[in-house]
Amino acid sequence: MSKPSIPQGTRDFSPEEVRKRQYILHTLQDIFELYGFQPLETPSMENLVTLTGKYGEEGDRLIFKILNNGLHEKKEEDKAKLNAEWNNLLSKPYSTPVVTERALRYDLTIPFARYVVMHQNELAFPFRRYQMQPVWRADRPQKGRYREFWQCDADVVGSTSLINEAELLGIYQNAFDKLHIPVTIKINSRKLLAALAELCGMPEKMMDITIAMDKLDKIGWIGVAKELQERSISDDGIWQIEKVINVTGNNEQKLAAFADIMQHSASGMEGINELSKTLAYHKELLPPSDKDVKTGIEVDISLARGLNYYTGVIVEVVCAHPDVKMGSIGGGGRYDDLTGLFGLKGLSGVGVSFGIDRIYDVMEELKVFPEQLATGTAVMLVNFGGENEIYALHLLQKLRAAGIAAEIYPDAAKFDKQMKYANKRGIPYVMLPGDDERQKNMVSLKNFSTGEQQLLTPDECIRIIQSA
RNA sequence: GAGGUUGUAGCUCAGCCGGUUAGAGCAUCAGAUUGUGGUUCUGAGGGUCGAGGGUUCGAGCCCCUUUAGCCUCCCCA
Repeated sequence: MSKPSIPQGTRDFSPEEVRKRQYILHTLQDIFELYGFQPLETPSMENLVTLTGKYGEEGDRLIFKILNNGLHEKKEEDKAKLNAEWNNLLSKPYSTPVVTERALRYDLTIPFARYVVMHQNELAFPFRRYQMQPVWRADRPQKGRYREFWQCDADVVGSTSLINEAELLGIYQNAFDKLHIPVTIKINSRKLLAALAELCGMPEKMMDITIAMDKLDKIGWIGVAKELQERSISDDGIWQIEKVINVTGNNEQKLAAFADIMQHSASGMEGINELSKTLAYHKELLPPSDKDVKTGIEVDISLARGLNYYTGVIVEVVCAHPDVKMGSIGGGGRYDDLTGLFGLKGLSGVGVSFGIDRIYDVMEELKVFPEQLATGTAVMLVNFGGENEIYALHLLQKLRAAGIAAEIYPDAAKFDKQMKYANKRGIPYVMLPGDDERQKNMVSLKNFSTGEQQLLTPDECIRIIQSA
């Protein structure tokens, strides 16, 4: 069986799908630009050492590695080394520059950090950039998860002001508002999670605690408690965590309750302070009429986020529509020392990411794409061959000069075949430049949705199509 | 990495208890109809039943192996 196929977890995008995806991308781009962010692109592949160790142990496993070229051309003495390394590769998870030294981009944040470090002397800090490019993960695909997918990131690096956090919240609200997706933006702080681990008397267990807590809405408290036990958290610690999770109320009430519980933890109080300051700034950014409406921003202590470079405020966006079962469609947070990984210390950054593949799926499910996205060819010219063909080409040029998307059926095929083609393409107008029309220097214009047909001058046709 | 599930025409899927030449709808192509599409009618092409092995007089169907997709867990967007 030699049917063609594409690699697991990748997709083709039909013309309609591309249009819809571009609609999302353009919407986001407009908003990023409106907030003063600048575009950036980085290569699809990075040096493997740039990526390894940045995403945790699981992340390293999911990096797509690129086999070195010319392995078969190695000199004899290098081949012995290659064979030895190859055996290592087969026996354990292991990478060696002899076999692979490049890898596909896993996310946009690390390449961004790499870029900032490499160009630190040219950049004006705080540097605000957005980036929309595909990333690759060797994950096992499933619903809403692909091996190649796009991320759209906006980050600010070189400023610790919480105004940045507040603005990024604004970007999220602005974007999902424009895309007509109801969302809840969950917000938390790694510092609260650290404080919680302190409270349990196990500060080193912060990752275990957060990973377990993150599953709260999936498996419920009973499940989380069980997982905490499995991760050897003490009963007292679990009780502390339960206390925090049971806190309810609006954001102010929650933060006040956390402050009460964590009053002896410096990092806890710091986290609470940051969250309330962020929310206060954000409130000032809202248009006046919106200041007292529900913002859709929800403090959620169970929010963890996997990436282990986050240090401060973290956010995650989920679709708030009850019928949509989809994981997060965006996330982000502050990372205090991201560029430190590449030797540039003391540069703090904060950013958000949009998962546009999931956003697409959600919009499809909610049917919120605009109707008129498919603005392809507006008019097709039927090809009657001979002199009529030349006449049609002149008309075609005239249409395009007037800014009308037009095409001619390239072959003088049977009339019925040409009409069927136009119909299948959903082209709204068809022009019939035949003998009669040519001799009068006019053309028949047929509206394909009404079936109406008129004999008109080319200029009249242009006016009609333009005003449609 | 673990588990579940499905592979039959280009697509979506039937296919009985194992029985002779494997079907349907859609799509494609041709004709009715060489200046009028969508609708209709007629006809045609299209299959290594995912692959390999086994059981059987006989396998799309049963057994084993293998492979690919989908779904779940882990983790993540």
